[in-house]
Amino acid sequence: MVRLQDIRKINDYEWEIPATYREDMRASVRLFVTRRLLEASLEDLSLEQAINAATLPGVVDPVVVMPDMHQGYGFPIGGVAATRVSDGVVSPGAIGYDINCGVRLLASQIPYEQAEPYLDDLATALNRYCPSGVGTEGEYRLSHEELDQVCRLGARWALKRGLASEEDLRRTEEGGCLEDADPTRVSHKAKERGRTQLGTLGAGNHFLEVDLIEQIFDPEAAQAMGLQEGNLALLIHCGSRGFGHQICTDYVQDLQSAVKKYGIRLPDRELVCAPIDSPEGRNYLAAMRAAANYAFCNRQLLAHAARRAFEEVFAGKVRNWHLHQVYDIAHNMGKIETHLVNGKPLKVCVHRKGATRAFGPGFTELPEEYRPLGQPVLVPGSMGTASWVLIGTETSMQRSWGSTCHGAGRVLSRHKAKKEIRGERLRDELERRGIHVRAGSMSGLAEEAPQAYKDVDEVVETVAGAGIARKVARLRPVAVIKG
DNA sequence: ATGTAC
Repeated sequence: MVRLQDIRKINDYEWEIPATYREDMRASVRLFVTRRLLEASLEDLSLEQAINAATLPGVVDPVVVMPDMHQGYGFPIGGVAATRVSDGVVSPGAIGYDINCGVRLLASQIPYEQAEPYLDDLATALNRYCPSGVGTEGEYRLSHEELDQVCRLGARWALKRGLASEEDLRRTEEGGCLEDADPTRVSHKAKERGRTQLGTLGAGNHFLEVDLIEQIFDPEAAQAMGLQEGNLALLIHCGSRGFGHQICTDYVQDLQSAVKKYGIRLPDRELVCAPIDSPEGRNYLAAMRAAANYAFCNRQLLAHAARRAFEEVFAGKVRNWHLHQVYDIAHNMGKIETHLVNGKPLKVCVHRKGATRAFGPGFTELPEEYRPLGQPVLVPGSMGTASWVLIGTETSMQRSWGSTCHGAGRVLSRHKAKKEIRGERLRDELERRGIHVRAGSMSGLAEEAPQAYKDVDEVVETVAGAGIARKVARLRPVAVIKG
């Protein structure tokens, strides 16, 4: 296990495990943590996993971990690793099983006071329009040909069907559609799972949350995003469902032969990978992008369903019930990006697993209205605690591969949480605090209890203190829908 | 996260 004395303090929010810590490391590990969060992270294998990632072929200094880090499959959730496109590898475990798990935020002009009497009806309607739970099927039953179109078009598939607006797409990472997605690199089994699950929420930590915009920290950015104190907003946290999960499973299996073929030495089998510039690596990236596009489309369809719920509940009761898109951003993704390394541009594959892209001001990738400010970052908290809107900075480009945190981060395993927490009690407590809850299962609710997570405010203070994101708004949940 | 085990 890594010990505290092996970790060098740079400042109150930034620490380092030098590349000399273990002889197989090719890069250092940079940690964005307070001492308290660092001590918490010594309890699991997340730092060992970050050190392992620092041995990957072509990895560029440094591997980064965020304050919400915890142990994952082969690679920490809350980790970022950039590998050179020229001679580096891509690793499915460093992107995650839920490919393009991400968050979408929609904002309204509905004042909380006006909405309050209808919130229980709203929770019921959202729960009815957005199917949730493990293995749940939705209203979109796609043929394999149609699913292939979703893989290629992402959220643009929804636009063609009148289920999205141009503004929705413009305010989505990559316009909701990654290029070079190739459904022919996706297994039949993945497609069978995916074709009935489009437009569903899933389970685990995926949720819909109705929030009160409680406090604005950056009025200029908040105004550009249409966020006004006292109004309602809707947060959607979801990914690529069984489709992305099956694709990751398939490639974790497939790429084992590539590890052998290219003679890659790995400290952990779970870091299975292939050269980016190889048939195996290209196939995985093409399939990963298909899953990413599926997830963009999925969140779009959930947003559309949520708008129907808002209309049903609020039409004729409040003046303007429209939900406008603020942004949609992934936190489990591999992206080919150009970053300045030692003053020179370098093309890298940035693996972000439980880490959110947080581009600073000036990037052409951002919609025009956000370009002078930086990219919106959406940070869902644990159930019943705050969620946050942040914005990317110059510092995040220089220090963390244009990335920041993604959420609260687990402290209790699912198993432990289920053992220690009663779902029914938690639901009653949340309801007492004025949060309307709809949950598919009480054990599932217990797994996602706030006690199972770190304090999201502390995580946000850390990234803000380190300068790798700036606070824009704090959101307080008033209704939660979970699988 | 996940048809929570092929």
